[in-house]
Amino acid sequence: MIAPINVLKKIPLFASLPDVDQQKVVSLLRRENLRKGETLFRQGDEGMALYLILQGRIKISMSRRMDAVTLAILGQGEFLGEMALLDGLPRSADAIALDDSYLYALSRKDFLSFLVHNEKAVMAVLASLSLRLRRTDHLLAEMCFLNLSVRLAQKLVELAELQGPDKENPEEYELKISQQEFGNILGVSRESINKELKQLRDKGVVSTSRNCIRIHKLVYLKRSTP
Amino acid sequence: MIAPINVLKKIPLFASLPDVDQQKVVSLLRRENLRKGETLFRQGDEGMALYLILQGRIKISMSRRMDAVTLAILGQGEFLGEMALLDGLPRSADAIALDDSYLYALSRKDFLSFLVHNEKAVMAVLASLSLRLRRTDHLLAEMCFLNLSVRLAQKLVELAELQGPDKENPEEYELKISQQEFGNILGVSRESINKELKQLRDKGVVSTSRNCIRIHKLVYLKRSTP
DNA sequence: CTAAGTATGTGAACTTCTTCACGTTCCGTG
DNA sequence: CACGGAACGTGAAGAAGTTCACATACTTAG
Repeated sequence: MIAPINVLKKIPLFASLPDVDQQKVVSLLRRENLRKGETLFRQGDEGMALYLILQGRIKISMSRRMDAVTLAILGQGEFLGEMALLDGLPRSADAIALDDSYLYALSRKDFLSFLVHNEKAVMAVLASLSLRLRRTDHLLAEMCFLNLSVRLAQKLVELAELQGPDKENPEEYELKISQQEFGNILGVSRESINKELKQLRDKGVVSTSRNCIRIHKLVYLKRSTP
Repeated sequence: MIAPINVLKKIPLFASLPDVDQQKVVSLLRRENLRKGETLFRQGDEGMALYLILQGRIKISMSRRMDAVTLAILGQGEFLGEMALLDGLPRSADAIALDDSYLYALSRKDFLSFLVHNEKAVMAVLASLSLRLRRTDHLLAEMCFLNLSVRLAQKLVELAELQGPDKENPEEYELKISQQEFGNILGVSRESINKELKQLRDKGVVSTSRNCIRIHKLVYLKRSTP
């Protein structure tokens, strides 16, 4: 368990606040714990709060019938749920915990009044929205320009560098993700992912097991992303 | 030519400002005129200004080799170029005039200081970024979920409702757009667009001519968007 | 330990778009 | 008005992914 007062130090959005203000914000936070697989909110819900991730990963996804696309996976120190607060529209996507997760919730009212009184925080939120927009635009463009094998290699590199090398073997990277999830991230079927991974497996670039992709030659993947 | 003082009334971002402040902002604006086809900025450029559209349409697109995707087409009263100002990164896309266009530019410095001193404007920018993010996320999801014929029908409806019915014939809608441009918007080839339009033409739903798609039965298109 | 549930591995048939290769049509301009 | 450049129309061939149908393996709850 983390002492409440140290919570905000981990969240860039609030990190620059003077201690006094951090104290104030902390007093407004509501604890929210999720077990792996639990839902934080769903598409169409009214947006009542902003969430700060203390620990765990939250998947932002949209679904339709049987299909689902994953728009983002957010982790420690990141925040989510701000869109519905800022434009007043319903939640545009689902938020689901990928791990057992600890969050803090800040109510709509408190968040907005916090924003109004903190220039730096406003700029942080603006910059963060801007970056997310860039990411999505980029994703959309790549979806049109590049075929699956390139996009898959790129995404493997991205995920690998995000989480860092294996502690036991710094040349290798171990991604804890199912092929189904990976397919949702790239917007293709599970089978297609499997077949692409087979190509890489045959070349000795990766190996696969249940809920896990192990990368042996990151350099190879980097080369194949022109 | 539009009198400078009436300019801001047309731009939602500034519309709520008291007249005194509008005067101030107007004095900071730099006029920028573009001929059809001219470039406002390119991917990779440093972001030096925010642009307000007085008249004309600006296409935001990303290109790679021969290919291009259109991310958005912005018109009168909308603004663009804020992302690079907010996060400090280079322009992420190209901005090109689709018509002869009149814009006003607000420098990075002036824009940021304007934001800091105007709560309402900050909220307007936040809401607008939020909406753009929603749009792109939605686009990405539809790209995965729906096949071309549905996406095309949806986009036709969207464009038609955006610009309103033909003045001479209120049942009809005339879209001034080439099939190539339309392909870029939907992220598919010009030929695919043409073949889809043929289907609709054979059903009497639309007719086509150079740089123009004329919609006869909007209702039909709405029905085909499940 | 065993059964049920979940995840991976793979091939075959099929769908959807792309690419290529033309011919045609429209339009402005010398 | 003839010519050249854009944009449209279309078919054939092919590439990229999907869907379906199973087989195989691993994990966990009972």
